[in-house]
Amino acid sequence: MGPKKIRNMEEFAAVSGISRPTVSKYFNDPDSVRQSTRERIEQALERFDYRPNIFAMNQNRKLTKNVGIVVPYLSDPFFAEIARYIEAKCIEAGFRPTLYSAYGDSSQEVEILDSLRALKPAGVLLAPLGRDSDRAFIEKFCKDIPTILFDSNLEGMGAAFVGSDNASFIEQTVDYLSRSTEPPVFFEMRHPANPNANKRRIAYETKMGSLGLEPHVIKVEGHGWGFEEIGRQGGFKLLEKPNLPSRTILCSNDRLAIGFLSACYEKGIRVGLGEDCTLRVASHDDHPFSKFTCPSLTTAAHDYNAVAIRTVETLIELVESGGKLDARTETLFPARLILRSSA
Amino acid sequence: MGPKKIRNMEEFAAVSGISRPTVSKYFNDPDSVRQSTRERIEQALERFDYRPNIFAMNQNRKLTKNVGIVVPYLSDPFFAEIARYIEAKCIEAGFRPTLYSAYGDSSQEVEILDSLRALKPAGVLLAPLGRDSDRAFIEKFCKDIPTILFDSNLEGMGAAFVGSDNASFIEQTVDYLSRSTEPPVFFEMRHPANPNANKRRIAYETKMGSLGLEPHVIKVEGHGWGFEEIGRQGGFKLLEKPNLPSRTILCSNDRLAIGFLSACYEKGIRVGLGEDCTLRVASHDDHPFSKFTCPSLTTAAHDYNAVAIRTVETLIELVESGGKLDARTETLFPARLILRSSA
DNA sequence: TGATATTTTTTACGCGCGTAAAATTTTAGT
DNA sequence: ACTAAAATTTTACGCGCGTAAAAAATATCA
Repeated sequence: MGPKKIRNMEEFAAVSGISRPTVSKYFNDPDSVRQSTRERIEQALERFDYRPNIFAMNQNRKLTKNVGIVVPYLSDPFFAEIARYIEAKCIEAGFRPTLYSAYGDSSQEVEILDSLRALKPAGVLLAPLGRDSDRAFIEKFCKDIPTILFDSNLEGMGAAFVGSDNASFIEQTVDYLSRSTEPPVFFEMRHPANPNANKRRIAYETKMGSLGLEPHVIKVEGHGWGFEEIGRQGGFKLLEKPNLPSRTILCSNDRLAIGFLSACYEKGIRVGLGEDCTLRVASHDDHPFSKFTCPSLTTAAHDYNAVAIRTVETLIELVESGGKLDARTETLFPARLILRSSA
Repeated sequence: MGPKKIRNMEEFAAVSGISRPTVSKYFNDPDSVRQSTRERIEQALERFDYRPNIFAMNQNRKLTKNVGIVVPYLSDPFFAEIARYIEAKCIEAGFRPTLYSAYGDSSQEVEILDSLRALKPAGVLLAPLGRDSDRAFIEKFCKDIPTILFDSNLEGMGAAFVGSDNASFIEQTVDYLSRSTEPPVFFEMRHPANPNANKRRIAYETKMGSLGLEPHVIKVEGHGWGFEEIGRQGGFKLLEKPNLPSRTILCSNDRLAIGFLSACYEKGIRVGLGEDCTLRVASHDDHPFSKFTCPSLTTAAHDYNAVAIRTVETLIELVESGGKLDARTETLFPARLILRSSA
């Protein structure tokens, strides 16, 4: 490192032999200066470890490189994973992502977005809580700040939506279950927090109809984000019923299934395809733990990577077109069936 | 809201009838101005929704209210949970926490800390990767930026360490297992990423010694942060061995146990206290999913809340004393034994 | 080589707020 | 009501950088 400590861009411009405005231009976009100039700056950058003051930069820029990533519940490994992918893609694209979790609480979601506003973000990538979200607030937020929704769609809000095609999840699991064993009953929360749940139920009913079969939906009670416990308690109740319409249970999501499987295990009910098994269970999401349930869970996987890539691509479009897109697009990626032992 | 849009502190000072420097003082510490002045400002705050520009604030302050929370792997629900607690306590204390995850990668850990530096944080709360951490870098970082380590201790680094008492975990599980059934063998990774793992093994050996028993440690291969898979593969290998020294397996952590239990299930080996069970499994951490394993996992729980509270209390001390503490303290909270079905 | 286009330099101002110093006002205490 | 102490106002400067405008330098190309 150089002997002199560089205090600001002025001093750095001096040691690199380039004027400060040009250096400033370089840091905003290295390709906006002449090749030879860029090289001289980058040489100086190697000799002295100077980096522009991020606060001064952001204060004077109309738009920063900040990107807020907001998820509903980060302790849910599904959201942690999708956030991980999106974060990586943001960094690749030259943004500064910051991760936030509403932890299932609408007022926290509002607070996060409110404080995000102050950060003049280039864009916000929001997976909203869903049913519990303050829709009026989010709608207004989306009008002020370029926002892309992912995972959970709120109709008409944000510049675009990127997520998974719930119908594709259901079609694949229902198809597989119907062919391999028997048509499933659908197991879900009565009051799901997440709009995907409703889409899945509707897709289930539609799919069963198209197969000429009678849909059966079992709704379990419970509120909040403790899905495993809800699935477990719902499982106990369900297992008490003597005559189920089907011995194949299709859970709305893996976390419910994890709880349901734990109830089955505790009640001594074998789940899977084996001779000694009395139930089959399948689900959706390919939750990071679904490989390690007992039995391992047959499920339908999100294309995490595709969702992340498309989300950030859309963000880039959005930023480059000045915060508005011509039309609100909804991109849905199909599921991939993961066959394991539970069904 | 007022008719006029407030653009800056100057304008807000005007409408509140207070001078700008006093208003500035108020925002830095509401209690530093006279009662009547505070009330007038807060009245104006209700009529106009003004908030100081965060970039300008941070630029001119020597120290911000920013706090970086860095964990090694956020998709691990254990870290997501402890981060959740700490985040909440930080906000209560008036800080602006930002959450970062190294995702198991040392270079990412370095990058996070480097970019954190630029944010002039009041403090950093760091749960280091452990073995893979760039120790020289972290040591230097801790000298520049007030840092408190949590969860994983790196000897001598940071102003303080707050975590759980690994010996307490082991003592309680070993005691319980020895009394209720039989002394356990210890199941762990050969090359654990986390220093707590080593402390637990040593505590196990010590505890067994103090009980006059022969310790048996089973080390499984595998690298990285996919602990469940490592536990699972290690489980398969272990289950092939004809004569184990004990039928009671104490796993170093819950994620290994989750994988181990899945291996047991797949091999048709019943785990638990029942007549038909041939193995017992216990573990440590009270991972959010340990309640839903099959069977549910007997484990030792961290006191998430106590760790979070103490970490943030220490942070406050650290900030108030200007970034240095007299002596480096290490606070360890004892475990709480959680008895479930697996042992 | 000369004319034009492109890039850089110079100069200068502004962003919104922290903060220091001196002058002034308000409060507390007797 | 008077005085000392505390709080506030006034005034002024600085932080580090974005950015605009005009002048100067450099590059491009026939």
